[in-house]
Amino acid sequence: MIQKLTEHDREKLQESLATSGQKVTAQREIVFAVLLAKRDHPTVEDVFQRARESMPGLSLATVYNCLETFVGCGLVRQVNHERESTRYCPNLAPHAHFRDEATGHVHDIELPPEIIQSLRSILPPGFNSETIEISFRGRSQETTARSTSN
Amino acid sequence: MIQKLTEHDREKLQESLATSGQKVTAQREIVFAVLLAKRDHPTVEDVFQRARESMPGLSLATVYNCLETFVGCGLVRQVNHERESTRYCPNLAPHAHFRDEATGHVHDIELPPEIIQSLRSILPPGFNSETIEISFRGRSQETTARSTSN
DNA sequence: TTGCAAATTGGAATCATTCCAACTCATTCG
DNA sequence: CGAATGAGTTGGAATGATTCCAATTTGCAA
Repeated sequence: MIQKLTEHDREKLQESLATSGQKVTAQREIVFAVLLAKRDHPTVEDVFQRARESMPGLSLATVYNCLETFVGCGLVRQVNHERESTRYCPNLAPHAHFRDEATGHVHDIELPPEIIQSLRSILPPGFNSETIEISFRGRSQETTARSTSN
Repeated sequence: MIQKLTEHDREKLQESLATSGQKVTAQREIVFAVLLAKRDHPTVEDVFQRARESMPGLSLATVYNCLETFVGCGLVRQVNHERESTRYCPNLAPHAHFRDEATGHVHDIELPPEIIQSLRSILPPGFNSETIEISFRGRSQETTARSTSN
């Protein structure tokens, strides 16, 4: 069962939605709470399952809608690897992703500003990029149970 | 209509396939030739259409098979952006991709070795990555008709 | 309290990709 | 020479994530 949003997170949700003229709903609260509760880059299906524990009537379509809305107002990021199901990530700091081929787990990799800068600098003139996505693929020794979860 | 492979490209094909115990076939020759002829990061469907001009009986399944085979033996790379159809790219030099949101075109961006090196260095200990994928999204002034095509 | 617009819902539709069983073809072996 | 083998090809069916849609429901505002 998912914890309610903290006052702080609820405000963040409310404000982000407001900037694009949208409202907080019970469904959006729960979906957002699910994302914050376990930051393991869940798929839509994952979110759906988890959210349903708190709101059994919730529909898959609504989860798609909520997540799309969140992406639209900058609350969460989409994470794609190859053509697997899209995953969602509430970490707004600039970061790359590492996909462990053995486990399928996705880890956030902190991205120092100077790297971003040097990447931007390799673009030929005339190329203006709003978004850079970096993903590593390989294996990690997940000995330390310290994952990207909360 | 697609040009036949040059002797040199045919050898490359033959050798790459041989390393994984596979053979050159008429279908594989044509699919490979299509990729080399116009390096605009075609989708499977694109390749299918173009290849059919030279070989009307070619099936879509075979195009999927050929491309998968080529990826497997390192002859071509897959390019994914978000969850759009997979595109294919015969450029084997390390490079990133720039996806123009206005046109949908994909451009290769040369990747200096020192950037790759510095990217590798941001991985925490225990993370071993075989593959790094970098994709930019934005707009480019495609005034110069100099694209990534041949 | 009525009306409206936004959100939600369940199910159907879409679309890329994968799967599969039948077929082709070149080559090897008796 | 055939027959057997096996890789490769083929068309169509199946899959699975995502999108679409028309019918409610909801929360406000007039």
